[in-house]
Amino acid sequence: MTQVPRRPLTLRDVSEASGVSEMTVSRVLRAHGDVSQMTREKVLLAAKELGYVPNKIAGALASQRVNLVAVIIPSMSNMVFPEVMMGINDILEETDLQPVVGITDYLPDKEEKVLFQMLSWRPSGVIIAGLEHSDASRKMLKASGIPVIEIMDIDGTPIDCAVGISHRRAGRKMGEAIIQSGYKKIGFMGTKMPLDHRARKRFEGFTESLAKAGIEITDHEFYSGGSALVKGRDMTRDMLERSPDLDFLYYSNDMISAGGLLYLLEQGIDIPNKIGLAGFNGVELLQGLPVELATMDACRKEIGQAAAKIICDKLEGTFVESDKILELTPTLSRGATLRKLN
Amino acid sequence: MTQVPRRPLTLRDVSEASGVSEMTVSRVLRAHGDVSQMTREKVLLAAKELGYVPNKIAGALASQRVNLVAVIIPSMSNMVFPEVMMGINDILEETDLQPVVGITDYLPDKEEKVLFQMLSWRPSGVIIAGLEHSDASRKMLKASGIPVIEIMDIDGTPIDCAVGISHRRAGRKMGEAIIQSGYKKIGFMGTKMPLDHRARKRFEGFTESLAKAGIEITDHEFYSGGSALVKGRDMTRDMLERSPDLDFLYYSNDMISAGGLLYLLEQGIDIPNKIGLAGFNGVELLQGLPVELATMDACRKEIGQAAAKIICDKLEGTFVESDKILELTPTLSRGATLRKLN
DNA sequence: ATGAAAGCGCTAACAC
DNA sequence: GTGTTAGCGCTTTCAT
Repeated sequence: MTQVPRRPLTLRDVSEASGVSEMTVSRVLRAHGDVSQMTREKVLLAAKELGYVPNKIAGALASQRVNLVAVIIPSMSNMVFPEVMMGINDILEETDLQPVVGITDYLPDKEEKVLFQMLSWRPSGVIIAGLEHSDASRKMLKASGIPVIEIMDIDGTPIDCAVGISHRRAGRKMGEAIIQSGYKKIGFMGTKMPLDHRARKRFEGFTESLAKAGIEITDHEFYSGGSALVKGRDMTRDMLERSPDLDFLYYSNDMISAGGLLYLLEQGIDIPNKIGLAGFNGVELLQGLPVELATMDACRKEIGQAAAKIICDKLEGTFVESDKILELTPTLSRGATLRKLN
Repeated sequence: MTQVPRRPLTLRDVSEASGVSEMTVSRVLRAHGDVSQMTREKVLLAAKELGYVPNKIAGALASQRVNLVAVIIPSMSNMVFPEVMMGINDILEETDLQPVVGITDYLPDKEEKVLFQMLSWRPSGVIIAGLEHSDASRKMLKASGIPVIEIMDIDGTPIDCAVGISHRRAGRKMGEAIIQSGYKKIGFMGTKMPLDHRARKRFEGFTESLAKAGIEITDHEFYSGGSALVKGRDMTRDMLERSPDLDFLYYSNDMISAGGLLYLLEQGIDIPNKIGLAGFNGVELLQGLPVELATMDACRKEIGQAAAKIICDKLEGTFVESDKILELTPTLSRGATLRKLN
């Protein structure tokens, strides 16, 4: 039976167990500097026997290097940020950098707190969602002296670098596609905007493009709370009761649009001829619905990958300063809920 | 324009700017020990002006306390672990502890690596999914000398504490409910088991209960990769082509069962009379399907909360040693896809 | 190829 | 209420 130690093991313990100086033990364990094969084996054996786990706190303090990348995102619950994380992971896995995630719940105050916490661990870089931050947050980020990549959005002024799509343009593009398809009475459902800047920008771009065609939104509804099927279902029912003449429904995310879709199908409504619909994000999870949804993918994984890559390049000094803003282009999937151009 | 500093600020900088000793500055910033109102204000002002962010690395090394809780889970992509995280957050938010997440992708090797990385930051506690770990992992956990809570599952021997449900019992319970409802030709669809011990245990419990009723599974299919609607749809179609006489389909998670449900509805099959179905997890996200799915909730949030609570209690020394294993009881929702008892 | 000394930025413990 | 001293466990640097 292994005894639970009263004190965690240190390099010194390994040093004594192997009869090699602490310094050499450190070199072996970090695979850094020349050590003879024999010494190396002795040390490795001793470390394994003891079950030694190096203390990164001490290591980081001494070396002034922390192989952590702070990733600050609003939420984990709607499937879009997990996909960004996967992109980040793809790249960081090849390096010795490790992502550490902080959640803001779309709250600037919480963002500030989380950021402060994160920065106090002196990470090697920060990836943070959005371009809108409190003054204090911007100040902290600037003062940190580490690479800062703002992701998801490029409609604004980045602190350092930005990788994302133009949500304004995305909204506009969807608006244009809808109008070209001949829809005229359009309803919108989405999250309450003040919190979610990207949803707001999409909405703005959307209404702009409608305005150009001389169309105004017929009805709209904003909700708060998680984006679930049932939310989309209920909002859609309510809206159609209120405004029975709608011929198109634009949703700020795929999950609620899927809820709406299921409701419309149940009602036996002809999609996309009587009513068309579209969502946003292009979440893979929802592939397999009875009717393929029109949506626009937000390049989530690519954004994560590109952001992580920039961090790596900056740390290696191979970053090209001209590439401070990377705009990706979302592709529109017409699915089967947006009728053919007429 | 703020100048990017060549070197991060230290306590000494705040000390000099405020004319107060480093020690007192430290006391103010940690709200620890008595400091006069005047000194406190001077220090706070100076710190804010400079934009000082404390160095937790140094603080942790000096105090030998790290307010981090390592949370090690298999995946973030199927909505069950994010909910566990929320439960953990609920509790930790009230304390000064911070969760740090590591992902294992259900791979023991990766779990070992992630665990090693995590432990090298000397966290105050570990919450880890499952009871099955490599020998090396178990050894590390035991040797760490910190609270270790294994979550999700209680069918096995915990290292220290365990919070979860009995998946074997859950599978058995669902099997019994299905049999009582009069179904006889039962198909099973789920993840490839060797990776996912909890799915395996549910499956074992399930087949056990069928066996007791003298029934054997008629057909089964195991898949790997993400659990998406389309997966459930395709597997269901294939299975029904292969075994058209099935009258019940049991899925190892809600997402694939939702895919199956949508497929069956499209085919105009009478649910739950011709064919019944059930999933597992009770994910909120899926509320709002055309027909409410039979499922069993896995107490995800409660598990997270309970695990975090135990960590807190252990750190405060208020943990009652008799409560090392906490078994929660999943509730069966019959939905509308499991016909009434006959 | 290996070791010795100094110190990373902070806090515990003890003075005053 | 405030200051001083001595480390925390490692890595850097320089010596051998």
